[in-house]
Amino acid sequence: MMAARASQARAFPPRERMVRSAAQLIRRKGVSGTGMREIVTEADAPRGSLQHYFPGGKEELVSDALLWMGDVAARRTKRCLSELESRTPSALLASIVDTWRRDLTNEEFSAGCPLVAAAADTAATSERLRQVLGRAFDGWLEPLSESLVDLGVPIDRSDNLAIVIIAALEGAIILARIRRDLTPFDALVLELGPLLDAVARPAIPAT
Amino acid sequence: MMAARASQARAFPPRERMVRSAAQLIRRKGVSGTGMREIVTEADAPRGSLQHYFPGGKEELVSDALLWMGDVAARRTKRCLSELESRTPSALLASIVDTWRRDLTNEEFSAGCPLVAAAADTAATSERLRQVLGRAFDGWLEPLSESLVDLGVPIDRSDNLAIVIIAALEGAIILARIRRDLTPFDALVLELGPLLDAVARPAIPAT
DNA sequence: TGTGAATCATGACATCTGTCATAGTCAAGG
DNA sequence: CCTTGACTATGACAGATGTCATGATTCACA
Repeated sequence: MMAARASQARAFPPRERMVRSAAQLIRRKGVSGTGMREIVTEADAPRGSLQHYFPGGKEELVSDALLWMGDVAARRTKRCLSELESRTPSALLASIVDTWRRDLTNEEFSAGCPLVAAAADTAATSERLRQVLGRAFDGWLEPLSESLVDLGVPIDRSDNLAIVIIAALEGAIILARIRRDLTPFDALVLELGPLLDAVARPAIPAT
Repeated sequence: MMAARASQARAFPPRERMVRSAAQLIRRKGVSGTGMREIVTEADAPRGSLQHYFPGGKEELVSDALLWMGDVAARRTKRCLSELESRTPSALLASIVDTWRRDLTNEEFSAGCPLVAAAADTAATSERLRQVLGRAFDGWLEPLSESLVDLGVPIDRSDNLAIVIIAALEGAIILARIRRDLTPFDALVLELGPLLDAVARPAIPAT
């Protein structure tokens, strides 16, 4: 009957499967558009485990999913930095953008960033989730800012530039999803990359 | 007993009140987090009018709300351009950002941009709403791009820069909402403004 | 082998969702 | 007056929501 086919491999313990499925569903339909029963089905997990693993209810599940996704983004950023061929900020930007480019392409623009989706419909609703989102974003901004410093960006501008990068990236994801094309990503790399490099290697005065 | 007090003044006809209320609620709780009954209550409108004014159901109401909001954003952009004291791209950026700064401050960070909220939880769900969102964003990008050209940005980069600006702005709104502070806006103006001005007035070679 | 905790299963709950059917009110026009 | 159309009012619908209560099972450890 294969009705409750899960998209997740059975490779992870049930609790983790639920968290991952929650994150994936939130990416597509937002928090309030995603039901607990749906998450359970998608994760191919027993419904009875919900109250066991997440006694705090939906808020706790969503909270875990967002923190997990923040971690993924942070690790992804660090990996992009370490695998950089040319050590310039614009290369880092291009690499980060590329990971999202691949995501959207593979998923045919059906899913965005869960942090944004959650921010859109819970920031005003749940104070706890708002704080969780803040932590998730901070855990993403911090390594990015440090990476920028690594690549020559002055410390007093790295935080601001990290914010601009993430903000523009999130916005580009939204636009790309709506238009179903990748030009927002191109625009971002094209216009923001040179700016970053100029900041990192400023004012080389003519000999 | 003033229970169903509407936040909207009775200044508009019922249909328009519903559209406006829908947009406001979507800004706070997303599309799937906002119920039709809630919209009706907030608009202080008769519930029976729903099927009369919006025979297409929720999708039609939401669609109208998004198109209306796209118009507001577009007009707002044009007004920012026309009221500019110093005719530079960075001044335009600062002016646009300021309008959102005021919005978030007035509403205590409880509401974001309805287009983003809708994109987050309906882009993958309703093809029609996805297209509506595309139109709404295009109607916003276009005047912005033209304004940039007006201010000296070369035509072959104005579209890309408009995309970057809107993407960064949307992202900054999200971040500001989550952090409950305005520093993302500051970062945006501070880092993106000079870039825009440099593009508009490029390479003034030293005498 | 026995015992208790961890995990899973199921059914029920009150409430809310979007939608529809039905009937009411009201004003303008013949 | 009477009809026609626009608008309003209300109740019901099937379904989905998150949560909980009550058990059954499974498994580790004494």
